[in-house]
Formats: sequence, C-alpha cells, structure tokens
Amino acid sequence: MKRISIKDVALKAGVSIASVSYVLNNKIDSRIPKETIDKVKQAAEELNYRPNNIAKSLKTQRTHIIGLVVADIANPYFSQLARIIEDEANKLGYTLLIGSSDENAEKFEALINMFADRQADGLIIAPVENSQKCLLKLQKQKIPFVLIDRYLSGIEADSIQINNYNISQKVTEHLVNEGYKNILLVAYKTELQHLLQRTQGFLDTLEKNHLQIHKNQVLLIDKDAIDQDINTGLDSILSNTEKPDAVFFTSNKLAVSGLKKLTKSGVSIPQEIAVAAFDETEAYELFPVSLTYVKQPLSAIGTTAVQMLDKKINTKLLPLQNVILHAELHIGESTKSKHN
Amino acid sequence: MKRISIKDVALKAGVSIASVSYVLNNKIDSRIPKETIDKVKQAAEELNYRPNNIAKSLKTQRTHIIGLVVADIANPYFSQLARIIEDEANKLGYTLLIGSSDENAEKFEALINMFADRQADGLIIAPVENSQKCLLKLQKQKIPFVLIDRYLSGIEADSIQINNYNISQKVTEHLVNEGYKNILLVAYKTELQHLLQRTQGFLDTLEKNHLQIHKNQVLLIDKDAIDQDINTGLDSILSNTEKPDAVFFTSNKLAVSGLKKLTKSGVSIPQEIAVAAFDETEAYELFPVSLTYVKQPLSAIGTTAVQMLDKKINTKLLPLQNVILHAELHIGESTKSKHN
DNA sequence: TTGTACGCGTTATCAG
DNA sequence: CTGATAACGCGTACAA
Repeated sequence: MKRISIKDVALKAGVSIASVSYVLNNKIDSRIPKETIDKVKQAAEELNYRPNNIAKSLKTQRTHIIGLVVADIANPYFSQLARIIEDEANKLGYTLLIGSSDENAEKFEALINMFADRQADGLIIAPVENSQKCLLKLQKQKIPFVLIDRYLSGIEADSIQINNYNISQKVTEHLVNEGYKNILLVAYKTELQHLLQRTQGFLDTLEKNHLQIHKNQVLLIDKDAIDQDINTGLDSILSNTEKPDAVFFTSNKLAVSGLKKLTKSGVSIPQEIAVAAFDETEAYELFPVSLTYVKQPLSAIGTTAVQMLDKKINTKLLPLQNVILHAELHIGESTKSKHN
Repeated sequence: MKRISIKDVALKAGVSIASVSYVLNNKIDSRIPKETIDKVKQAAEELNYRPNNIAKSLKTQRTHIIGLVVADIANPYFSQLARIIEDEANKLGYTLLIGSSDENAEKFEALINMFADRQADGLIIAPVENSQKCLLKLQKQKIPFVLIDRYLSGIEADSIQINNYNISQKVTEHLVNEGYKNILLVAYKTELQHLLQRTQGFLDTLEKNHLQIHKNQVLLIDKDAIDQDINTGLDSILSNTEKPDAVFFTSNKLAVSGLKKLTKSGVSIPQEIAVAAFDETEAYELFPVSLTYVKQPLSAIGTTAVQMLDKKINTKLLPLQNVILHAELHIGESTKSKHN
C-alpha cells in the first residue's frame, strides 16, 4: 500500500499528469473540459489522493512553513503568543515550527539555521542579545522575517513592538500619583532595547516628578539566576533603612519570583509595599491581591506578525515596517494608595 | 545569488556528484581516497554548501520532523511538556511541529492530516474524545505515533501514561487521613479514560474508608465553560448545609479557576476547606497557602515519548508498549489537618 | 491538452 | 576497487 501519486490519478482518470495538476490546483485558465475536470476530481477522490507536499516544495520553492523563534515556549508569555500565531498561521495556510532559544545566541543561531535549512517561507523572531550577525545573514539570504517583542539596534528589519517606554512611564506616573515616593524597579541585566526602554521610561518619569534617584533605585537581575538574584537583592534592599514603598517588576518572571519573595518576607501588599508588574499571567490571578500590571496586546501582536510576514513572503521589495502596538495599564489593588 | 547545490560542490571539487554525496553522508564504505574526501569537504566549506532537505526528503522518504498534537499550547502543562519534547527531539535530530486541538475532534483530525501531509516521521499525540477513527486511520497509514497524557479505549497503541487511578487514591487517602470526611471532587464532564480514572480512584478510596458517597460528591465541569460552571457549581455547593471540608481538583485549570472562586467567596484554606490539586503550575506558587498537588513526571514523559517514537520510526514491527510513569504527591499547607 | 524538463539529492549499476 | 552515470522520488509549468 504505497503512496498514491499524481500519476496514479492520471492513469485512473485516463488523462495526462499535467491535466491532473491543473485541475487539482484550479488553474483552469486554459479551459479544460468540464468532463475532464470531473473525471480527475472523481479519480482523486476515489483513490484518496493527497498531493506530496515535498515534491511540490521542491519545485515551487515554497514550503508554507513559518518558523517561530521564542526565548522559551514554556514561558506563558510566549506560549500564549505562540497559540495566537499558530491559529493565524493556519488560517493563512501555513504550518508553524517552533523553537526555543533560551536567550542564548548560539542556540538562537542553530535554530535559525535549522529553519533556513528547512526552507521555511518566513520567520517570526524574538531575537536575543548579540544576534545581529545572524539576522544580517538572514537578510542576505533573503529569508523574510519579522521581529517581535524585541528589536536590536543596528538592525533594520520589520518589527512589531509595543510602547515600552511610554507604558513604563504610565506605570511610574500611576505610582507617583498614588503617593509612592521610593519606587524600586526590578529589571534584567541586559542590552535588549525593549527592556532598556522600560527602565528609561521609569527613570525619566521619576526625574520629571522631581524624585531624586538613588543608587539602589534599580535592582538588576541576571536572567539565568532570577530566583537567586531576587532573593539576595530584595533581602539587601528590605534590610535597608530606606525601604521602598513600591516595586515595579519589568517582566512576568521577575514579578512571579519577586512576589513569592515579598510574601515569604512577610511584606504586606500594598500596605507596606505596592507592586506593579509587566505582562499578564495565570499566576497573577491566584495572588491574594489583584495586581496592577501592563497588559500586552498579545492577539494583535500575533496576528499582525503573521499577516506582515505573509505579505513579505508574497511581495518582494516591501518597504520596512515597524509597527508599534499599545499595551495598556490594568490597575488593581496592589497599588492602592496609602493615603486613600 | 542562488542556492548552492551538490552539483556546484562537485564542480568545484572536480569530482562527481555521487562522490560528494557519499563523502557528505559519511558513507565511505567504498573507500574513497582521502584526497577526494578532503577536496569535497573543502569545496563544500568554501561554498558554504547546505544540503537541500526537501530534495533529500523526497528521495529518502524521511523528513526528520516530529509532530506534536496537544490540546492547547497555551496551557502551561502542555507548554512545559512541549519544551521538554522539543529539546529531546532536537537532540535526536528532529524538528518539532506543534499543533493545538482545543479538545475538538475536527480540529484534531485536521491537525493529524496536516502532519501526515507534511510527512512527519512520527507523531506524539494527546488524543481527544472521539478521535478513535482518526487514530485507526493513522495506524493504517503506518505513521508511527505515541499517545501521551491520555489514551482511548478501543485503540491499541503505544502510549505513555501516568498512574492516574493510583495517585488519585493516594491524594484521597491523604485527605481522609488528615481527617476530612466530606471531600468534593471537581472533575471534567468527559469520557477520557485518564480523567475517569482519577474520579474512580477517588470514589473507590472513599468507599474503602467507609465514607458514604452522596450525590454532590463530584462536581462535573464542562471544559468549554470552566469558570462559569465552577462558579455556579461551587455557589450551589457552598450554600448547602453540608459544606465539604475539602476539595480535590483534577486538573490545573480546574484548580486555578476553583481557587479563584473559593478565595472570592471568602473561604479560608485550609481552615474552612482544604484543597488538593492536580498538575503543577506557576500559578500555585503565588497562592498564599502552599498547595498539596500531584506532580507529574513531565521530563520523563517528554523524553520517553520522543525516544519511544524514535525507536518506532527506526524499527518496523516493534511490539506495542504502554509505559506507566509515576506522578508523586506533593504535600503542602492547603491540606493541613484541622485536628493538628 | 499533453509531453517533458526541472527542482536536488540518493543510490543502484556499470564502466574504467 | 574507484568513481561516474542515470534512474528515481513527485509535482509544476512551459512549449508544443
């Protein structure tokens, strides 16, 4: 019981291979008699013919595969996004290949190469630090791609970003307005632009509000040792005489780790310390206090990414496009002002 | 700047394409002179030759692609599992294709067909209700697959399961031993065997301990309306005179939804009602009381699934294998006995 | 409508 | 025994 090929269909229908191909691809410009069409369709049906995508790809140079590179598919931010991308990709006739880079430039490059070797039609990429050369290579190879979540300085590429600087300002402003004066920012040690913007938005807003910035204003965390750095960092800061009255975590993982730590340290939220976080995750829902957090437009990011990529795949020489989508601030009890 | 093909390498090295193929695939049985080997390797290197996987697949009938069908990649249980499977698959030289079925038999079939059309070498599948015919078709097509998480009655297939019945007994026994006498089970309305076993393990343990089973002992939830069903279900049960003193949730999503509801209803855990849950998720960590939960051996499930599948792909006529892995009970504060 | 070259490796076969 | 030739896998699309 071997695979049914187009040849078998042609034989059964009593027509040529070419006719079968035309009929099955609806390329009936050259008016093929209705009779032939019916014969072919019936034969294909009866034999349960399934075209061989591999042969098709070999000839057409298209695979209808989209590769998605995320930092870690186990991170809810990326798995939620992946799900949205999967659905949109399927809708447009693509199959999704997913890979996790672990924020590691070598793994990242290996993934990109793997996707390139598989001749994915295009890539949706959350780039990691120091992946510029890799992306440049991709551009040289003319493989269409769209950056999401992050972008890199020194790379001119299509991208979808959110208003990181702006929303970070908004969060900070909200905290300031609620009367918090010593706000701690917890951020990653990183050179990723989108994360630096979050920090910058924070700092600029403090300054704008004439709050002086001291050296412990920002706690930097190594992404490879989150729990540990949070533990020692917060321990040190909490034992200080000048404890912060609010903490702003710039990612979901930092927030989850930080909230665990604060709880374990017996800090009451928001009475003792207020908390604001980035991203949205199931975990926030089980925290006893409803959180103030930055809600990213995941659906829009995912669908836009796929649609942009699809357009790039089908159109040569499209002008670069950098879409900025807007995250919104969701206000919860965790930043309820002390003086209200 | 078009793709470099094997022909280009042969030309540059001054040998035949056959020799290039042999050298690059390390098929040097027929002792090819070292000189030729070096020339080929150098030419390939200089031209930066990348073999065309599509052409290779067309000939060899192997794609080195594994398809993974989960209920929803956005569910942390599946995304964590997917990550493990991804890593193991890569280690064995496969690329992972992921699809979400939404527990929907039609989507499920569409995914399976898509993967079959892409000629995945094998599939790792979390089957949905009423997908028997689809799996039988797969067997007829001789596409190797391994079932995970669930299995279906009426299907003889390789599978990896956990000790659902047993661990459910263990959880129930733990609750009984802690002195709880009116335990509510929250489970899905379903015919999926692995979930029924969880319920059965629960019921049998009650019986064994001479606890009478009343009609509200099990709250059945529609998977498509979890929050809603949990809300109304728990409302009704909590307003009863005979309130349960413990609740056992049989999945992570049920637990998260249920814990939200219990908290909102002002139920104190475990003083008023104890809670045990299934699966492990980040969300549990932010719940103010450390939870008692069933920890599935995700790593073992993922790696075993890939290894079994790999073996099936490479060996015809392997005897069926049903691996049972053991989940463990993790005991937290949420089931701390009242009389201690 | 149809014959057929082509996309690109793999591997059986055969000549040197 | 080395290594080149060519059939093959299967659709696509141009030329006839």
